[in-house]
Amino acid sequence: MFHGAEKAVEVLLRGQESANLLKMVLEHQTTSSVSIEPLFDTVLDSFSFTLSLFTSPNTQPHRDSSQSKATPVKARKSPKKNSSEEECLEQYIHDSPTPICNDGFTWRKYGQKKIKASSHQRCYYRCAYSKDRNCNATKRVQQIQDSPSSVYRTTYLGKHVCEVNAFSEPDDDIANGSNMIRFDSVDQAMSDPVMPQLAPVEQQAIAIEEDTDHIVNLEFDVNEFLVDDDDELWAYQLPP
DNA sequence: ACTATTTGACCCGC
DNA sequence: GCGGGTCAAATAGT
Repeated sequence: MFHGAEKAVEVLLRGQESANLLKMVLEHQTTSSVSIEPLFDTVLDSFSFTLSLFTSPNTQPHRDSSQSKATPVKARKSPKKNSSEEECLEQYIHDSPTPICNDGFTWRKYGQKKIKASSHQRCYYRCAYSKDRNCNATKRVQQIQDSPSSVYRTTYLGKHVCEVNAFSEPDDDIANGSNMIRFDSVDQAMSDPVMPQLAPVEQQAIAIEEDTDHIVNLEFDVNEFLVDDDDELWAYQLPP
């Protein structure tokens, strides 16, 4: 493979994931409070970046700076949490008929637990770079529904501080010894080995939780971990 | 041999 | 004491 192909694949996978999420958001517009523009941007960025590899290496990814970025929608938290906790703890919930395999981050499983209120186990992942880059982002994946169609709930906790380097040059990763974890090795235990394709719309059921009373509307809070705050643009953006 | 995953133990808040 | 989250030794995979 040519130089950068692996990165391009990752970006394309991310774009594909965004397209899937965009479809879901569009399908459930009535229950989603998330702007779709950032999702479009994400998809377009993936194309732009990949094309740039074949054309000019200086081509910048699509990004209309005049556009306002979507304000991240934070998931509801327990009212018992104080404000300082609310500021530092970010939580995003996403339901999908298949576990999210390519959310652009590298995860390492560190636990699995049987949840009392559910017949399915909950899997715990933390950022693979948690030690190297002091990234405290974690996610939990749990099947919350299996009939009539399966629904997996992915809850993202914490903020990635490793994003800028997530798609860094392979040499960089070698240099800091953090490239030992393959991207696709983490989620295989939870999902099909093949890339998730666009799921049938009828399978994309909106899960109304029986065991979580604080989640009223399903909010596709995908923008935050796809297009983060202003200082955390796409991970493939070159560092200054 | 090395790394990722598994899984029971442990910790902690309620 | 219970339930959920994390740790870490054992195990599996390469």
